[in-house]
Amino acid sequence: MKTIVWFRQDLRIADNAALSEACKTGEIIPVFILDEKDRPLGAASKWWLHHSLSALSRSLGGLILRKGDPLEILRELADEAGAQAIYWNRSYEPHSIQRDTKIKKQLNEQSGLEVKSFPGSVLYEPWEIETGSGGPYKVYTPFWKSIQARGFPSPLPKPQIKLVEEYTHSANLESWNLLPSNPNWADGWETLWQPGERGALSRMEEFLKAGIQGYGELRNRPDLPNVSRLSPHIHFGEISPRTLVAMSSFHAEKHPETAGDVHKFQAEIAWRDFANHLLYHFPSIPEKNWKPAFDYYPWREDKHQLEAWQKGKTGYPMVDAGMRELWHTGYMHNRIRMLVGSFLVKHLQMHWKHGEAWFWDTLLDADLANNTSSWQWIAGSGADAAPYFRIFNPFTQGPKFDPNGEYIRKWCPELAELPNKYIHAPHEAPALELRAAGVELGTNYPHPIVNHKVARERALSGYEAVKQAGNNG
DNA sequence: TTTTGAGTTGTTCGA
DNA sequence: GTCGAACAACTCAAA
Repeated sequence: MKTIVWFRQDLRIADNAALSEACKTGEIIPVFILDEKDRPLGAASKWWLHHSLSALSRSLGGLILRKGDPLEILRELADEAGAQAIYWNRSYEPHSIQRDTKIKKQLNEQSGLEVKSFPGSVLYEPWEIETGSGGPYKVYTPFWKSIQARGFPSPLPKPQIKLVEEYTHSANLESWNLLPSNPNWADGWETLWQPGERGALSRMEEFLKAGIQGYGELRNRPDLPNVSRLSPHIHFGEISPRTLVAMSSFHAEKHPETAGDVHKFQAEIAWRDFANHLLYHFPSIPEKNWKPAFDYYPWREDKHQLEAWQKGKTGYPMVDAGMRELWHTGYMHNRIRMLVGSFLVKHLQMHWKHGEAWFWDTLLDADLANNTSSWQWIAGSGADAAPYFRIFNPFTQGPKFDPNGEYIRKWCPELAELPNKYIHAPHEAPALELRAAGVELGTNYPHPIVNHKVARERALSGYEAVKQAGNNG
């Protein structure tokens, strides 16, 4: 039998249920379809996708690329290639669910194809985990406990792949223009990232070797190499959560001193499951405040301040460093994501959707479930959200998590010469210190665009409207 | 059905 | 400098 394997956000060979099952039936026809009706990919995601597809194609020995409506393309392809079956791994995004359900029905009923879907890139599928009374979880901790009680599922072994010999035509990857040009803002990213399954695996191995020890604490330090930086690999499904959990558990057995850190890492993997769980059960999360009372929050609109945030010119070094790291590498350290998120939503009082959109465009790991639920979390409107009065103070977080100012010096080189004492708050430095460091506020580094204390109080008072709405039902 | 304990990531203020 | 309380009240999840 010939089976089409439709690759989506599972650009890997290992622990790929659809691929494994298809390989058991005979020859396979691997295809990736660029679905233009989907939420348009962000620019950074496009870069990653290009390289990940090219890597997958190499390791499979061929991959058919098509652009357009998946239903039509799959029907055509099955016809051209004489396939009898189509397999894929499930996605839990609202648009995908709708699309896939329709495709399954139509291809099955009208074309007589065997259409099967399999568990996607999660530990457990969103409906497999439920509360004692049978509903979805809305709080992370009990969700995580529930996963632990079930135990971690094991990854599947690598399948023996046999591709169909005669290939139907494939689009040329270059013709999709996923890579930037004029200007090529991703210049040099090949040295930072290695998209693809092999790169994902070696990143994980490197993390276990050099990052996991102390992860529980040090993962908060943007100046240290203790976070996994696996997020883009995970988003594109180059390595599965089950594999990550299995690899880290194995590591903990060999190095018992890292058991606590490994547990923490696995809890982070479960956060991703939680985001998918939420998105599946509450599909309006990307669009609407999860807590409706937040519809009454008095958001501000300020193009200039939004732009200052995007470009890393807020005058808050920790925020600016983060935003520039994002722009220059397609990535931002998790601790700093919270900080810049809090800053946009609270200090600048701008709607979380502005932040979500910018992250969507610039993050290599932009992921619908994670991105939208995290923005709602930081805004306070989301599930299990931070209390509204939890407003990060960038001037406090700086010394706490970047004590030597190394992260700032890296991304805000104009501040590099400032002593540690002032590097987190240049506006408080004496004129003499500023001059000695070559910093001219308002010229080569901005004054803070808002005053911390004032902004904090304004944000807090904004929540009065939410509270009122909450009280009135 | 009711009760109970708890809830990722913080900051500020005053003793 | 350190420490604990206040910030607010509500909803969740399980017993």
